[in-house]
Amino acid sequence: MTSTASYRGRGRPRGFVEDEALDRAIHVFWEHGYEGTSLSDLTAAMGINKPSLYIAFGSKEELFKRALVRYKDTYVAYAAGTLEEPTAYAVIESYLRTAVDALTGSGHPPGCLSIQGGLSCAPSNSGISEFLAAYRAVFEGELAQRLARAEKEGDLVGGTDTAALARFVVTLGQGLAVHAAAGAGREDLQAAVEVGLRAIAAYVPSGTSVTPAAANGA
Amino acid sequence: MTSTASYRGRGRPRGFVEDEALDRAIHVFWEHGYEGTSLSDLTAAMGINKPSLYIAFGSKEELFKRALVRYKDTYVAYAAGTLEEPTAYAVIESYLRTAVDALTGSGHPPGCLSIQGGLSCAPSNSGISEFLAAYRAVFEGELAQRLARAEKEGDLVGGTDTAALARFVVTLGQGLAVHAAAGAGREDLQAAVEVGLRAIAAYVPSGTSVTPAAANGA
DNA sequence: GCATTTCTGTACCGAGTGGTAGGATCCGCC
DNA sequence: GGCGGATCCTACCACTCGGTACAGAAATGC
Repeated sequence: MTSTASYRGRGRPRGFVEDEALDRAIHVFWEHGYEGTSLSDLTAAMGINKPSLYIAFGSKEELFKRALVRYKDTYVAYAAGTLEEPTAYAVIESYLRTAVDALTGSGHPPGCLSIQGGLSCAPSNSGISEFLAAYRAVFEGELAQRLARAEKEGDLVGGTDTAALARFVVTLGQGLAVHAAAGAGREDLQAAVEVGLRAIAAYVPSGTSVTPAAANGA
Repeated sequence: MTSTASYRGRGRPRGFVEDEALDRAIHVFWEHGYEGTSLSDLTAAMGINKPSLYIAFGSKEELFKRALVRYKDTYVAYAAGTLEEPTAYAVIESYLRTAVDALTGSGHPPGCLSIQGGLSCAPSNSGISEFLAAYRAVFEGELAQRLARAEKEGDLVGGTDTAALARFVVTLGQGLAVHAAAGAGREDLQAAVEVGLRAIAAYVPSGTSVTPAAANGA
């Protein structure tokens, strides 16, 4: 229905692949933010012209929202995966470590679109910052739920404020994103994560396995 | 020299107080970011018109930079003060707690100007985001120095990676700012800080006093 | 072939951007 | 009072913004 596939209709076919153009848009928004990106920047990067953009995506704002959705499904897919880890500690550790890799990975701008996109905007664009804030809140909620389950399952000490723990983790993650956007390297961020994980260890019942060394694997 | 005081010169006197106008500018930039703020927004908030603004501050960009300097000297003066605390733990605890208060205080927009101002900008405004990043790096450096001193003085366990510790603290602080900008309340942020302080405790030699109260019991 | 349908390209729209010119206005000094 | 000097206000500048009208181009269906 959303015609992401190559629909062979009756008229002249599109000269571009929608998801491909969307990926280009993601990169521009990611690097320069919503307000720092003009339609000219977008059309130049996407390789299409304004009427085509408008027909395909509706408006700059709708394009941004669709870009964010795709961003989530591609660049941030790892986050959902981390929730599947067996224990609370493993979830948090996995999330923070993969976040660092994602924030500083090559092939895309550093940092996180959901923050760089528009932490604060002009009044006329306030919908953007609200949309982004709501988006960020979703993962925090999912993580809080996951940690609440973990507390019931006994791999967090009883009585742990799981909401606070989740908030701490995403807060640290967002701080990492800010740092990454400013050019901090992977090692720098990993070092901060190691410190943060020390805090988590305090909420893990003694006896539960906490990955022993810092960054190395099993 | 900078004529911040009311200089009685030979010509017509100014119809506004410079620092007062600067404070208004700070608030607008703080809430909407550099690119989300137009000259019209500024003149309306500052109560002066464009030529006066231009004569007094040079340009939008110079106004922003002067606003950031004043912001640092007023709204973020607490940060420098926290470095005077006697121990590393006290420094970090004081910084994070006062940061939460500052980020969610009344009488000004939530969050932090140095982040909301322009985490990422259009290419033509890249100087702004770089300027902000450099500004943020200053405090991280000061904190790292302070913690290095603390390690020598023995109130951090020997061999502590003080740079990583400093980076963790400011990373958490920046995450708090992102959350605050999105509307998180004081209690929410404090809860995250409590978790973070657990990590710090791991770097404090046993016997050193760690403020007991806060969130945990003993 | 030809009508139909859809997309592409150019050229344009009103509104708003950051920034400025020039004159009116108000002041201290003489 | 008159002069020189600094500020304030109106109106405007070239430019870019997001968004669109319209005609030409390329495909399908008959």
